[in-house]
Amino acid sequence: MKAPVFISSAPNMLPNWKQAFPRSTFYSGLPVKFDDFDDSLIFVDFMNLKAEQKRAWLEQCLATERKVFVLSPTPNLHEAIDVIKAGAVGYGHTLSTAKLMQEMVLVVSHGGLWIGSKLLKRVMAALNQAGQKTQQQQRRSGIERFDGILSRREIAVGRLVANGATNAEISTALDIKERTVKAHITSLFDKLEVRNRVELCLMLNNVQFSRSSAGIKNPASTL
Amino acid sequence: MKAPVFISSAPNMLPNWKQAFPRSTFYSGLPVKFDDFDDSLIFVDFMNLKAEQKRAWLEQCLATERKVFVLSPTPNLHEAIDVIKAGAVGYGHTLSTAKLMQEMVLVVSHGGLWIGSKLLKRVMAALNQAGQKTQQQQRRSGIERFDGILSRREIAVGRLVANGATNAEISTALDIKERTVKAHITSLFDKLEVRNRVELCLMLNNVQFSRSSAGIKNPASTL
DNA sequence: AACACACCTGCCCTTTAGTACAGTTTTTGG
DNA sequence: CCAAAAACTGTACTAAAGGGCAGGTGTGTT
Repeated sequence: MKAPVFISSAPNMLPNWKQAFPRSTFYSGLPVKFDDFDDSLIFVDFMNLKAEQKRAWLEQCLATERKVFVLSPTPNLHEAIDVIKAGAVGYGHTLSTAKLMQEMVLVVSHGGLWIGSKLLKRVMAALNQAGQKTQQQQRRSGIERFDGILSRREIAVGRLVANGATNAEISTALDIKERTVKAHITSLFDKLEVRNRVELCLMLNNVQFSRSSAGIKNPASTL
Repeated sequence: MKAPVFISSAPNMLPNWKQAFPRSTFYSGLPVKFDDFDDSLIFVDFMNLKAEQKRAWLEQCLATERKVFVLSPTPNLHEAIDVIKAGAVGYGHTLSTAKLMQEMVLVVSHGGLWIGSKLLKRVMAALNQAGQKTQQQQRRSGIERFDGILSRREIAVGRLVANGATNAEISTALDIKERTVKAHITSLFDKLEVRNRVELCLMLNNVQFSRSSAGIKNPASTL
């Protein structure tokens, strides 16, 4: 098992990380030269970050198409939901013990999805009291819904499109030519049967939309 | 890693089980002489079982104080919650691929708790929906949120954009020239501080998005 | 009346998006 | 190893989006 990479605002690796993965790489903040390593797992620490920074950091890590494990000094349900939905494969405490962190890596490196057991229990508990009726009305959410239909690259591109990125930005983010971005997007259009990137965006965000907007007679009158 | 034990109402091991664990033990239904093996993991298959049977089988397996992994031909949230709360360490699809099953075993044998990532995401999603309703008052959603900021016509156009309509379609729907549509849209961009119609669409649909897709410098390369 | 503002539009131009056609390279799985 | 899929890219083109400049109308307010 390769050593993961740590990205944190802290100046140095925390002792528990060091202990768990003595030979892992550490980056104090972004930007990070992702090309410098080929490890498939990134630990990103949310310590001392503002909400916006968290989003940005996570976004950048995910864009590398590596697995991303989020560490937070104050794990909470909301954030867990957010990061998992965004595409992270794990969410745990910044100060987890070395042993626990190794377990985490083991789990996620084998396709699992880790959130702390305490948190998981709370998830279960909350879900239990949230009522049975929510359970039937769920739709699968996010682009992962299309696993098996879409290719790795299509998913990466789709994620960015769904987030409002332009072709040029996607091209930069994934370090491929804009022409290639267009190719992936065209492929997404075909597979998901949408007409343009706005519809693609809606589809990937699970937003209901009518495929025949032209048929809407006079929506202004409803105001 | 020891081979797990399978308990199912099926007469024989399913091919995927066989492939994943060629030398595992198989029992067709209860009762099972649990003393016959010392493996620490039991796979119990819910196929063709009624609700009471499921509970009974699970109880018996758990009573052995071994780890129990539940397989279901029709995995669902409700059951996942039930079995995990009952003490199972995993819940997955009866027909999971051999590779996936090996990963499941790896995860649970290291103290992890497995429920398929898709299912977990659905759990999260459900929690998300349930939480929003129970927690506080609903946030205003949709374009009405911008009453007083946007003009009557801007709202009308915004609605259609948010639904995936093209300028030509909006022009037809509202019976105005396309140039006018563009004017309204430009105005929307200014007022809502978005860069293009995809972002506008996201904003009007209350979808979180990072306004700094451009801020993603070049995560995949050395810039 | 003078003013602000919403609404509407034409001309013309630039930038993005999207496609057609054609190809090479890499990855992947049997 | 081979075949197939996925990934990548070029040239060139059409279509759609977006915006600057310059107007027009109407309504309501001071």
